[in-house]
Amino acid sequence: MSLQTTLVNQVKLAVNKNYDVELPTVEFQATRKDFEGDITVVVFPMLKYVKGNPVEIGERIGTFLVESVDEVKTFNVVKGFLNIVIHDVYYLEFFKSNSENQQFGFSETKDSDSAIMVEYSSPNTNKPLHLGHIRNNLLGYSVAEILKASGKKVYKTQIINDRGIHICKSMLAWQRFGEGETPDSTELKGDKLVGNYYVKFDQEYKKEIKQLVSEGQTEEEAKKQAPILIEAQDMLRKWEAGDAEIVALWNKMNGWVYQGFDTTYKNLGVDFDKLYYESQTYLLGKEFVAEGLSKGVFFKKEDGSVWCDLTDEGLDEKIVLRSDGTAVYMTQDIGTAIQRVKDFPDVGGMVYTVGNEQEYHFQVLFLIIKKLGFDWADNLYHLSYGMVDLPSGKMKSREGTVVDADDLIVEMAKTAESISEELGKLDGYSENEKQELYNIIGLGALKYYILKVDPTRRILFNPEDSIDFQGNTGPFIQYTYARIKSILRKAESLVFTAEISEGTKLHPKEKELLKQLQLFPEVIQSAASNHSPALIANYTYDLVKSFNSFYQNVSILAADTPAEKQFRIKLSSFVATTIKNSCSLLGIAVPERM
RNA sequence: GGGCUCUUAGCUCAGCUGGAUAGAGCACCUCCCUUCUAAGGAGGCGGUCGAAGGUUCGAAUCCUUCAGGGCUCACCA
Repeated sequence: MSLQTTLVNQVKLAVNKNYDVELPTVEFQATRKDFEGDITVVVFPMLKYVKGNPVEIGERIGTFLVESVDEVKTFNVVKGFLNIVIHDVYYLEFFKSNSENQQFGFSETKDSDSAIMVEYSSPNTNKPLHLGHIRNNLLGYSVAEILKASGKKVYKTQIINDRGIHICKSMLAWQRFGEGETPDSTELKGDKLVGNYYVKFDQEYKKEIKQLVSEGQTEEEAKKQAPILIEAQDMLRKWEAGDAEIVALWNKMNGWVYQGFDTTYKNLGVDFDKLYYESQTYLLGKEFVAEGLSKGVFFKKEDGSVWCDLTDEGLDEKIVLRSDGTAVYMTQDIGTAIQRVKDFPDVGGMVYTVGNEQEYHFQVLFLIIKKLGFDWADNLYHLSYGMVDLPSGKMKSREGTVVDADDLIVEMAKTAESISEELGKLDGYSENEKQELYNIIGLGALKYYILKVDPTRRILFNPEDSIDFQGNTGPFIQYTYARIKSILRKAESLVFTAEISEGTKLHPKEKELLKQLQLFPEVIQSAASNHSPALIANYTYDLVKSFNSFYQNVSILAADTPAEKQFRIKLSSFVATTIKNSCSLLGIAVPERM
């Protein structure tokens, strides 16, 4: 039984004995730093059930707790707050039983539970990944890791939008202007090369529109009539008809893009267990529309289109099948969700990492799936996140203000290099070692900068701030880890014989560290249920700050007694393990030295 | 216009189910490198938590209204 549970029971018992009242709940909070104590019982809410003066009630409960719970050392009451001081032995016991556990904080996967599928990234294949995708990838990956750590089986997936007019545009432009260029011949990443032709298409398209307008057409007409667009649409029809030549070109160019994406994913440190391609799923879902129609979930309009009436749920009507019988986006998503559960029968829930512009879509999708009667419909979650803004404003591909993912990763490493050089931190390392460290640091800075912010908020991506290494940043956390490792290396040569004794008295800074470490498993659970890497990030930063304060105020290697020294070293090691585990949930690597 | 969402220090952000005097970092100021990595530590300055009402012992947190920003309401994906 956890200490908290014990305390809840004992507080209830105390109230029952003193006032003959059954308390439904007991409210706890961590004691604020300015007061003496570790955990605080808030007496005020009890006043509904217990008549009396809060201070007196607190006193009585406190007296009872000291007698009945071994871990409770003393207490004090301030206004309606009963501050309880926990005995050092409690923290020492916690330390003893967990400090050697390299997986501290991580729950074992419970096979009995259903698995969760986490979808993220899901790019289009017509252009390279950019900063917005980075936020998506980092969030999705991190949430997947957090869910795993909380004891869930997780499948990471994405659905690649490899089909449609956008890729035909790139294909057409390449056919016309490419002169047989390949990633090899141009030494460009495949996704970059294809992206260039997408831009080329747009340029030509605009030229043609201009031409048509000068010939007297309205702009609206011109946009529809431009020959290059007509040709792209024709290409899409041929693709759908299975035209061998077009399909071969499509395969070739998508292949280039995937190679490029793979490189970016690898550099970013994310991965997937299963890939879905829209070209294989875009026809799914129609059968369920038919089924829903017969069940009365959907209805058919005169023109033959099929709709779902969601007005009872406060939404409007939503189309699920066109009048010509073809699928819309919603149809595919219904089909794909169901297909996934078929492919992975243990999946009992899904997380969709998709930008907040699609909130309405997912709200509708989840409702429809529920109406269709799937029991996992209640466990669908749209991990929605805000846009990434630049100091100059919104990222706009048309205006060329998009921050390219690959460029950014390189840029971050370069900045890590120049700052490190300036500080002379890595003198004496080989060039290879240095480069590896710069990558780790640059990426750590980028990941932490993005993940520490609540997903629902828009992020202002200021390149200069993101590269800051001081304070609440990734490199600061990495640096602290490396420093602890350095201490441990120095300690390795020393031989200790003393045991940690029950009588060990904790320095206040040690106690603070242990209190925070103790919270880690809870923080993971909380982050998992909130789908919030930001929770992990902020916890880690707090822990690191506590360690630094400890490090500055308590001499680790030069302790008074061998027992103290051993304890402090082991405590430092425990902190390092926790930082490492915590960072792994954010996908941030921690260097052994820096 | 309807729906969703955001607004906390000069800047970037925390603030868990309502709780004690609102918390960090950056910037600015003062100290601390003969002591385990100063990418650090100790302290100072800085706030009518967008505004106004309401709910109650108690509100940044819950409710209502308003203001401002964003997203969304396609037989597009």
